[in-house]
Amino acid sequence: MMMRKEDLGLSLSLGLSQDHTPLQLIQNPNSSISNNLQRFPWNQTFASTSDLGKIDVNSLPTTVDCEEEPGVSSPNSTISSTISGGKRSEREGISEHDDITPDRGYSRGTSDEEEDGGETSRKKLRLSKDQSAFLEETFKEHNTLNPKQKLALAKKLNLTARQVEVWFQNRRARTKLKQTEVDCEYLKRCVEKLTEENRRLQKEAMELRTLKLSPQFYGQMTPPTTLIMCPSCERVAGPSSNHQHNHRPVPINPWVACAAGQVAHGLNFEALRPRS
DNA sequence: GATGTAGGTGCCCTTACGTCA
DNA sequence: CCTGACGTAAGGGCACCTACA
Repeated sequence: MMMRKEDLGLSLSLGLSQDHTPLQLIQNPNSSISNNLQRFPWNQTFASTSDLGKIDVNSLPTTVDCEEEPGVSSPNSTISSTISGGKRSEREGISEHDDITPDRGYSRGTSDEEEDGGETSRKKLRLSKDQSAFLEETFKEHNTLNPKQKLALAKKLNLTARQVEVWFQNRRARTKLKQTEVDCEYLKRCVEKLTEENRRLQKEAMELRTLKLSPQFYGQMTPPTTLIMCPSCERVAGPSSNHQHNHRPVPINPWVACAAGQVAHGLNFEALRPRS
């Protein structure tokens, strides 16, 4: 069964901030696992895998040998190389040998289908629904894992640490892509607004020039649009604004306000900003 | 203290595979 | 059954950081 975006229940709370705002994950009510998943307590090992029901891991060989060790939590500890499962081939070379079952997961298939000539054919392992769901839950809390967490999660899900690592990496990439798409839409709407405002201002300027050429009307016209900014709250308002602060407003360059996403002459980019 | 090296990790790009219409 | 599109697991390269000699 293909997992689609809707299945992930992914929705993003967005801003333009760089710090990846945590995903607002809406658990798919159809997901059978959603109610069974307990929050993973990062300070302790995973409990049993019983709550995960069936984990097939595509017949992945089982145990990732991952005894908890006090020093494991350090990202730079030597054991992290062991548990990372080897990101690169050289990493693989130094990792998971001997007592760690030949999961190596990356390019292997099930025992009955492999050995096709020893080619470098990488059989792709599909994670089970339960595994994906639990990884999603975990990602909601931490979008990165330290080696200890990675190891514990791998053990709980009966995956290799490398698989967990890859999953998180790909998940971060998907999040970023999604964020980029939404940001792009937001910026497009900003451009539309600005284009529209530009047209309006050019038209207004044209009218002013016309009036200036007609001195008999010059004294009767209403003043052109003036933007003022409250130095206290730094909000921009037009001359008719009923701003209540009792200090002198400071005229500003409206484009500065636009760039800052302020309310300038009816331009409110906050309103364009995508909501989660 | 400055420098070089090795190990670990994240991000990016890409490939290969599974699934679906 | 075939095929193209799409999603995703995984490989490889690179940059960066940290520990250590």
